[in-house]
Amino acid sequence: MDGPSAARPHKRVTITDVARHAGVSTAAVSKVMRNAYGVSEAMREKVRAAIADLGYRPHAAARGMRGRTYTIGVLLDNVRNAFFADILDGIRDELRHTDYTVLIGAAGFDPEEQARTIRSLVDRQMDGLILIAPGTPRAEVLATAASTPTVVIGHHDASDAYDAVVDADDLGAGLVVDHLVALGHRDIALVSAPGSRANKWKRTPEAVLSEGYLRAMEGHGLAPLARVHHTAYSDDGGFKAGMTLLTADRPPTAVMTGADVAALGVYRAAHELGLRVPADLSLVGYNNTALAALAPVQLTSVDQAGHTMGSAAARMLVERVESRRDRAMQTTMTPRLVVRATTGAPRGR
Amino acid sequence: MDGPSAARPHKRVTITDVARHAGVSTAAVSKVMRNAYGVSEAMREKVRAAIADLGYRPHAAARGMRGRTYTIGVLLDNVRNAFFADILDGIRDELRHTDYTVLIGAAGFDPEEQARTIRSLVDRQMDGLILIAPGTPRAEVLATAASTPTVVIGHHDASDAYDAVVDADDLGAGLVVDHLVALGHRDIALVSAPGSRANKWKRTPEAVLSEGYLRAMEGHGLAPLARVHHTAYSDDGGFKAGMTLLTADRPPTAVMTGADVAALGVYRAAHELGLRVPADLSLVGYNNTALAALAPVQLTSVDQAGHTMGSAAARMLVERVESRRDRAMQTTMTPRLVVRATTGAPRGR
DNA sequence: CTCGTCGTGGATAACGTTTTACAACATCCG
DNA sequence: CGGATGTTGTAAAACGTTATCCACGACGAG
Repeated sequence: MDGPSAARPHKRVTITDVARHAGVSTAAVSKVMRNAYGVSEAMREKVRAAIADLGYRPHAAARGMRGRTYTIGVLLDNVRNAFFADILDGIRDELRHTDYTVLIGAAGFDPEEQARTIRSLVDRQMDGLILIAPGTPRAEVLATAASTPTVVIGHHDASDAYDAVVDADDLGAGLVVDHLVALGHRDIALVSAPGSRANKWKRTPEAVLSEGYLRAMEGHGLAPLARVHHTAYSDDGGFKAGMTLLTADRPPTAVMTGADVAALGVYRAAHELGLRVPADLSLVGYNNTALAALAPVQLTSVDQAGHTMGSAAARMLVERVESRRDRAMQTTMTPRLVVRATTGAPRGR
Repeated sequence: MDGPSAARPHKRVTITDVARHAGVSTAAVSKVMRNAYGVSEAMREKVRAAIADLGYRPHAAARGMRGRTYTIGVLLDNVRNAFFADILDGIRDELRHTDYTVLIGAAGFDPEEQARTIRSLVDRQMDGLILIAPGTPRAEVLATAASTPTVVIGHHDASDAYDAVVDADDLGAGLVVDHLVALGHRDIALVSAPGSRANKWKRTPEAVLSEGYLRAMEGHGLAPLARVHHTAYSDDGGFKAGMTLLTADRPPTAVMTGADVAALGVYRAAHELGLRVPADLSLVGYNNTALAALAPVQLTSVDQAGHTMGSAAARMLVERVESRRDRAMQTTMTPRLVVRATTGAPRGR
């Protein structure tokens, strides 16, 4: 009898136990675990049996003291963004049948909080990091990447310190503008995210998107009509942007946004102002998340293949962790327009 | 010159470096870090200064070898469920100003995969675990809880091995039925999740919800009209359920679902069958996620206060980790009905 | 025969922390 | 002043792995 919680934590099986049970050294067991060079088939068999007998599972913290932890850390600002969920699925599927485990740090939007989370991941000896559109200063990411293999998703700023996976957001913007112009629109507004606050990322997804939008408008001779409204990518942000744009002197006949959820906010604003979609207003989202396909919405959007981006990132990262590659590389995905029910010819045509 | 990646990984600052820099023992530094007993104010000051000077950050893996890792692991089946995002936010907010970091393992729905993820978290020496509606066999959760403090969210099965946070789903179901009956409905169907496959959880959220629904129907003398349709909580699952129910001989005039996303699937089915909501069909969701409030939907739903559930879980877990409490406890939240635009009087009234 | 060489397995020193035990010293009380 | 009682700091032993040697025997070439 020793107190109420007598349920003894049942001591862990260690490598020493396995070694003793198999009648070999711990070094041998370790070698088998990592399938390192210098073990005979007989030895391998013997050790495997002992491991199975005892149900041995290596202690990750102890591993982290010397070698790998077999853990990949993912930094995310926002769990609510369905696009990120696609990326996560891609990462998970790629890593499913390997020894690696994926752990997610959800940091929120605050750059300081994100930096803290990145440090946490590094302190916990992650073998590699996948940072999804980090808002931390670029310098900090570079410093992290110097000590831990890192893949950055989203930002177009290239570097030889980290690998990168991006979507050709400028092409995406072009697809949308072309589509709308073909329908007869001329007055097309873009709702994008607020610019980075001096954190040294020059080519964020938003920036590249805006760039592509402006270039496309220019290409159609519509440069004077171009206007970009900045707001948070959220339902509420979209709503406010919509209110501002649609109550302006000369409201646009079409609005494209950098995120589906923001497009739904604009939709709500239009609804409230008595405008019908797409009769009075054409609306285009971005990312083609599940939201866009949803029941009464049927939002025209741009598909970014989040799943593919995630698996590409995971593959690239593992290559680096296992040092099968020592040069930085960058993967660019091509976006695709998915036309649904929220775009049509403008009324006054 | 030593190869292309000459950017030396810049050796970590260790506790030894701090001790040397402050002219004290490593033990003293350790005590200050954990603010343990037996350090003078002067010592504390000296060490603090050294830590700041060197920018020391403790190595979590090394910590994990003896004491805590200051990491809380969260098991999640599905990142897409917005309700879980609320819970996560609650956990994060509760832990924000502590030393703990939250790491999320996203496992998917497969029980085996979930079990693997739980093991991964344990192997990585998490100080505590929060399991959100785990699909793994109950026995496995009990075994885990025996060695690591654990909070289970969702399942109503109580135990003295783990703490639990649940919503009174039976009351929630009652609220919905009462609301619909008050509007004049009698033929009310429930769309719930498929039952657990012999994993020994008897009182899953779905089960308790169904129970509450049946009891409420009975209370109104509508037991003969009660019917429960089981399907996956997804847009597609909801769509199929809706199709089945609404094309039946005697279709219900109102449908309540166990998740908002499924309600939207039913909405889509109704739409496709030419039924208008709420004129021809009243529809109620569950969880009051952001989806429910969305633009053109305005779904009546039941609010579960996910944020509060998350912070309660985190608070309870930390109490256990720091062994300020040694008895299991269970927190039950009261749900609240949020009436929006998808419920109204039945037509044939 | 002698040398290397190769293939295999083991001893053992890290890795960076926490924690236990104890030494040194100060303080208090009778 | 002697002993009991605190207080503050340190030395050193874990913790469970990995990786670097080294030893040993077998074998093939000269």
